Amino acid sequence: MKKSLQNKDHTKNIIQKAGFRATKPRLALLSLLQVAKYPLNIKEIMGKLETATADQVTVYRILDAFKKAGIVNQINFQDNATRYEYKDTEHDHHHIVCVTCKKVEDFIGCDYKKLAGEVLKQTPCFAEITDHSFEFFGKCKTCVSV
Amino acid sequence: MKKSLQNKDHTKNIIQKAGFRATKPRLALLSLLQVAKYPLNIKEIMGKLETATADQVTVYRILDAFKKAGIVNQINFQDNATRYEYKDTEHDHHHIVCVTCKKVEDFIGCDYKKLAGEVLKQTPCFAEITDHSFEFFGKCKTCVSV
DNA sequence: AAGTACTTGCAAATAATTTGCATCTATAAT
DNA sequence: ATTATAGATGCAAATTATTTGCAAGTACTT
Repeated sequence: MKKSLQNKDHTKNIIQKAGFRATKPRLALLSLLQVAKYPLNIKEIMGKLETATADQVTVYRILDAFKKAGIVNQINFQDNATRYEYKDTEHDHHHIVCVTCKKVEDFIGCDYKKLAGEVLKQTPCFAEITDHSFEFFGKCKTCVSV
Repeated sequence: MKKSLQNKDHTKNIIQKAGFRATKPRLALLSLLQVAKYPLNIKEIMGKLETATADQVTVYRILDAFKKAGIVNQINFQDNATRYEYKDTEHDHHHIVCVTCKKVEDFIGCDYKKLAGEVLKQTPCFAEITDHSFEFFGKCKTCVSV
């Protein structure tokens, strides 16, 4: 079986396991997020989706549903653009963003679990931690000298 | 000297040290953020500012300028509402947010420096890290049982 | 006290996000 | 395969968030 077909089936499975119908807009959107090199904002998503695969309103609704289902992450780079990323639970990672040119690189090694445990031990009113966000901001080698 | 006056002077100093004129809108906005219990979005800010202390456009401009000057932090709780918080460099903290009722609690102990060092050692293209965001999301004791 | 560069307010443009509803379709049951 | 239907989509339009341009106002230096 060809690789692209495997990927298609995999994407379809993810959508269905999350309790949704595998529609054309959903398949197109999740596939797009799966191959994206960094979290995309709505403009980037609409630009990269092939013509007529989905209305922008539909994209918003799918993103919201996928987020609630835990298969997509909502991410912010402190730049007033909500971004979305496929959430691959096998490959937890975070981002470092150049505040000047907006270049994005992934990094791994965020060991949030220990801190989460401490926080839960000390908090007067929280019962469980289900998610976390963590991004670094800085300057890339090109922009730092400017 | 009365406490409130000290605070007023302190706020004024922060604004001027950042290179801005201590205008009424800036004083009102920064004072508001300094006493806020959690990061405020634009609607909350406009609601809490006393009538006629500042136009919403002015607030946006000030927030942007303060953010660039490093005296205000832009924060997101994955809820499509950009939030702003006074950045007290003496008291670094982060937030845990209830995804159901939106309750916010602060926590300390985010030791990002070690990870930042590792990331800088491994990254092919980043030169420095100047800031970071870190939030926990979960359920508070009230909402977890629902 | 006055001049000037920095700020603000207002109007209006642009962009982001949400809502309502009629139509369509993926999927389970036949 | 066909059908019934709950779940999804697309379109129009409302709402909300954010930005821009410009004339008028004001903090602060001289």
